[in-house]
Amino acid sequence: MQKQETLSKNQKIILDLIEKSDQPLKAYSILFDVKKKGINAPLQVYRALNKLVKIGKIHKIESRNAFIACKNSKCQIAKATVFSICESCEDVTEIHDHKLSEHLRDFKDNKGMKYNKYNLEFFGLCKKCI
Amino acid sequence: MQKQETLSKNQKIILDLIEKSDQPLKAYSILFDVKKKGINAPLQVYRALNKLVKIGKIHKIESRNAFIACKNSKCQIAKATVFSICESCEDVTEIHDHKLSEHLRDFKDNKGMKYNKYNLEFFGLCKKCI
DNA sequence: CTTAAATATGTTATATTATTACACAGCGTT
DNA sequence: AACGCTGTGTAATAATATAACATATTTAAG
Repeated sequence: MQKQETLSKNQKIILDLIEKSDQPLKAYSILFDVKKKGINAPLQVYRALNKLVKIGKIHKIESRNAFIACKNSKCQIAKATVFSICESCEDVTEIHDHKLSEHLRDFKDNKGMKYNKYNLEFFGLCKKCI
Repeated sequence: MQKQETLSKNQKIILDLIEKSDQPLKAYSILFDVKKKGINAPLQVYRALNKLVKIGKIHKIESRNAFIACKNSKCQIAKATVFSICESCEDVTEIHDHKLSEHLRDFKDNKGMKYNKYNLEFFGLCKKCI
């Protein structure tokens, strides 16, 4: 049985918003949207975002400074993320590819690093934009 | 025969600085350092950085908003980057692993995306910090 | 059940990262 | 000479993120 995180009020509001969008949201756009719910300051948003990232409910798209919900219920910790990003329409999809994940999980360099996390972003053009 | 890019004055100054550091530099730290060379404004730095990224002389470490020189002379275009990042000391190394690159280059999802670029960042602890 | 630790909130101010807009210079092409 | 392209310089501002402080709430331990 996995530990079920109990989310706080702000965390719930913000996760809710991100889960309703199938595309990544930016912190200040989230802030704008949750002002009607009484969240007024950037820091309130960033605090919730950081927590949600930490527990794996959302992921940060580093190259875009944006946040997307993780659809994979098994993904309790944000330690292995792969995204596909269309450079024309900016559509982002999370990729779950078993073979690729295996490869990345098993990767060893020759520097003696101990890895516990990775993030991979593929860029290109989606079907619509080709 | 590869096209040999001719760098402009600002581009040379900034590439020079980044190449002398074996660790990633941030834009405003670069700005601070090149003020003595007559580069006064952020935009001058960002313009040079963008060009250098485009031609593959440097790479951006997306999760750190920092820029590092590419040591691989063959890497003329920044289209396939893999980094190892120590989360304790922030040491960054570019990884060139043939088998991994092959895997990433050949990756196909089932959405019909046409990829032309990827960026992979591994996080963990380096030998010193374990 | 109460105290201490950990987590979350709210607010103000500020730091850091990056771009827009405008004017102009240098160079190669047609 | 006129044009397109790339680069420069400057000022202003936008966008992203954190520091610092005061207080509240939840959790876990004694």
